[in-house]
Amino acid sequence: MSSLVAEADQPGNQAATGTATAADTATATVTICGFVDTIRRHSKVVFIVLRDETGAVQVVASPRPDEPYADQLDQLTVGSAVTVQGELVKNQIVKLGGVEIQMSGMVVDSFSEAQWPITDETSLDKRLDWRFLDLRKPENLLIFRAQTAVEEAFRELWAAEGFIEIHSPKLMASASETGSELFRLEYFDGYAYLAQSPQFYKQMAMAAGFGKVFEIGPVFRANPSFTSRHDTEFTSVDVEISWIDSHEDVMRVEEKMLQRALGVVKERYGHLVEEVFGTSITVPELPFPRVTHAQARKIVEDSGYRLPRTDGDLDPEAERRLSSHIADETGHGFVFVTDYPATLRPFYHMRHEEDPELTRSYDLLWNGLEITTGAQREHRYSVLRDQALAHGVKEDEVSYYLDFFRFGCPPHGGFGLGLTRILMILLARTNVREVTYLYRGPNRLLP
RNA sequence: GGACCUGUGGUGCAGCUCGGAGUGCACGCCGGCCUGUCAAGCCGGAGGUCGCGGGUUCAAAUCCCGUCAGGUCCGCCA
Repeated sequence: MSSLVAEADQPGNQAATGTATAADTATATVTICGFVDTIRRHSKVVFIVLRDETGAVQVVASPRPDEPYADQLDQLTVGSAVTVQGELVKNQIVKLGGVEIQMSGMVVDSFSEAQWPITDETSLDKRLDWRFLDLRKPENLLIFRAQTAVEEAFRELWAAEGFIEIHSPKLMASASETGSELFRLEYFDGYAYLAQSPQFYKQMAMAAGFGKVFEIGPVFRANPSFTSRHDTEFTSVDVEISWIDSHEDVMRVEEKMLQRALGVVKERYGHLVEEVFGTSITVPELPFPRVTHAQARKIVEDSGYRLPRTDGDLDPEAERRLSSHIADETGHGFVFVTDYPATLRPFYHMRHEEDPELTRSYDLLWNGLEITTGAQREHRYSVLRDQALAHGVKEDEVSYYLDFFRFGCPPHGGFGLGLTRILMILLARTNVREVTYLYRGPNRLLP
């Protein structure tokens, strides 16, 4: 059985090639499976467009009641899952790939209800209620093809550079960072918490001598954040590497990963992304621009924007202005903002030797959106312990973590990257919900 | 958590200021016509507790109060 389908609206697809070539010289009997995309009924001929994940093809049928498939055809509805047999013939009149299948038999594997609850015009929230129907649209498939390519590119690079993949637990006894955004759940006679980050466990891998690790996995944030770029569960791309000199080494790994991933997506789907989402993918040059947090503040203030926050950090508007400025100056969509004040960072970020008020840390902005936080970590036990206590962290809750640094630990650092935020910018979508397979937010646990 | 916005047939909207019979548009659905469409076309039809509750009024989708649901931005963050 073949799922070969001609492809007119997805020019990057290769499935059509073999089919059309075979039809050049002779017709071929084929069996294809797919969803009914459209039905156009005329008095003497019926056109059906079938679609599967490889593309779409037109099927021609006769509405005559003596056809073996007459009853099935009569009841056929858009969305139904069908298996069709017929002759594949080349026909230049057909706009969909120049080929069609002249139906000789059909089995409706599963009928669809005729009236769908969503259309192309339906609001995102309602489409998310019927995510499995929404995902049948080719443009949504493209999102997940792009996601697959991004992860594949990352993994290729990691494999080539000797990274170890880890799968850290998502059930934890206590907070890894602030504790304020943790989901608590019953755990036998007590409570457990869902991991908001693999932070401590990937650092443990450094103490374990793994050298370089990565993890692509879920993280949970109990923030009631009602924005287009937040969710309560999302996929985080985490990296941690040993024997670094500074956070600069971490940034070099990350920019290389992103350059590679964007290159792969552009090569594989660039034309399709441009056609479907109207955005062209720019493969960024190395190195990415870097500005310190203090420089970033000055740039934003010089643009005439008064920072609204009292703690001195950049608010979203400031981040957009900074990105815009960097893009104007350098043509680059990415910018590393480095050397954040210690007051804005978690206790485990290493501070500068010469200026302990500043950390060896960075955020990465892409088109004005924060997609990463990274840093060199404090690996010296007594310094780390002092910084934890100064931050008001309860020692008994992090003692297991502090233990990692009591028996020798290399200088190390890493970052966490929001996978859906990358896809959102990459594909010029306005909402992480669109690029998340099944979005989870304060108001959504279904489907 | 704060500010603002939106709830009207299956879907997307208009109607709301200035109250007057559930009025209208597009898509979808059902039926009919039509040898080739490809955003098919033409004709007909069904489908509604105007989110919910209360108030004002002779009369409320429309004005007022409350409530519920959702969205956008901010805060928080990736």
